[in-house]
Amino acid sequence: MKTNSQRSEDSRRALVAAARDLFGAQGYGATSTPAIATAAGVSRGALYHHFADKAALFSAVVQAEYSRVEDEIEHDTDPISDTLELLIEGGERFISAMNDPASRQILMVDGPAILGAQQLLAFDRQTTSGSLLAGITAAQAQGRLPADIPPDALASMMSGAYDRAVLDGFGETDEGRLAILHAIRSLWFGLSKLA
Amino acid sequence: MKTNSQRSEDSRRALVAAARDLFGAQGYGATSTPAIATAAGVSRGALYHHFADKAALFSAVVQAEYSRVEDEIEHDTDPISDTLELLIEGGERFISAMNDPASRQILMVDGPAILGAQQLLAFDRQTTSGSLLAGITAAQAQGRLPADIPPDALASMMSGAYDRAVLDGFGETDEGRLAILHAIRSLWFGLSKLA
DNA sequence: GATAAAAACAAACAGACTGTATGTTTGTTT
DNA sequence: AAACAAACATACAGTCTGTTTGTTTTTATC
Repeated sequence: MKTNSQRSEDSRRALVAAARDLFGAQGYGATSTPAIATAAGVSRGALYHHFADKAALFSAVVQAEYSRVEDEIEHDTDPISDTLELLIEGGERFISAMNDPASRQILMVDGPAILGAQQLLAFDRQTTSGSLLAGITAAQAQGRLPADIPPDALASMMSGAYDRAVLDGFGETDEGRLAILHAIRSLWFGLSKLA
Repeated sequence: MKTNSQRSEDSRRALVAAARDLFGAQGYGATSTPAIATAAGVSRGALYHHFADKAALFSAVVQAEYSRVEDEIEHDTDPISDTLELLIEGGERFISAMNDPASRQILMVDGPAILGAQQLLAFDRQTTSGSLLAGITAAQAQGRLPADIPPDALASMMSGAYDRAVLDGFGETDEGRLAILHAIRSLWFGLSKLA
């Protein structure tokens, strides 16, 4: 005899986990709610009891995936004083955290299409893009980056640059990672020369 | 009495035009083939006579849209000798060419999700991202950009940066456009300082 | 110029999926 | 233990996609 909230949480968890695997492997459109329910070991009724619709379940998956990525990025973060090096290190961590096709499919490919670019980018600003913005303003305050560049525009563009780099598969080979890292360093260092 | 190829081309054109409007306004998922056929003034049978499936029609729309954007970018292009200014100007033109929500929905939001990130990025490399790569290698050959940055990685990242800037809506207000333009100039100029 | 063939299109159909409505089981409260 | 509520399962209605079958219009051939 299980408690009710336990029962509920178990189902929810199983649904989100199963959905993450299927969405990540096949994409949102090719994944049916019957398939998700079966994989989670519950009925479709349970799915629609916990989530308003298929998109709401996907939204939960996205949130969980953002958390996972954020945790992985901030894991074992050694304190660096230099704001510029911190920005570079952050980019490096992001690339390696995104080295998972399922993650990319969910957050970068299907995310904007299903939840809308607006909503997903709002998510993004709360996590990865947000810390980028913080890093940029800090570096500007410290005089390591030119103060006349609007920090939100720069954060948006650099976030997009990172996203595209991993989507293009540069994060998958040692050679590709090296190329990206060099590009990242060059971009930030170049900007610092203008400060 | 019309010629057959005329009849065929008329239908095709009407289908692609109607599909572009609907896909661009409502997104791929929310647009049904009955709605497209009705808007185009033909039957669903005609749609499936000309296109293998809904995704194939969408692919035709994407191709047409890429052509449109490319034409708009290369329209009235005054010859600039300086490779760095050419890169900056190209970015500026891209931003203004993408100042259309329908275009963004089709090329940046639904495109990767429906056609697959791989296939769409291949399209991209043939057009916008491709000319970026050409500009970068030219600038490197001229010593205006550091030669040790892998040009394909840099082209990929800058292309992603531009995409994200317009997706985030910076291209919609004068203030936003100014911010982006400044960021673009700073990024390229910064890199040039490292050459 | 009549007729057979083919292309373009329309209509009807089958299968699948989403979301809802109804029913049943399991847990909670009094 | 009786009444209630939450969690879950099943059944159903509507819609969409892709296919098949049928019809019209053009093209080729005699």
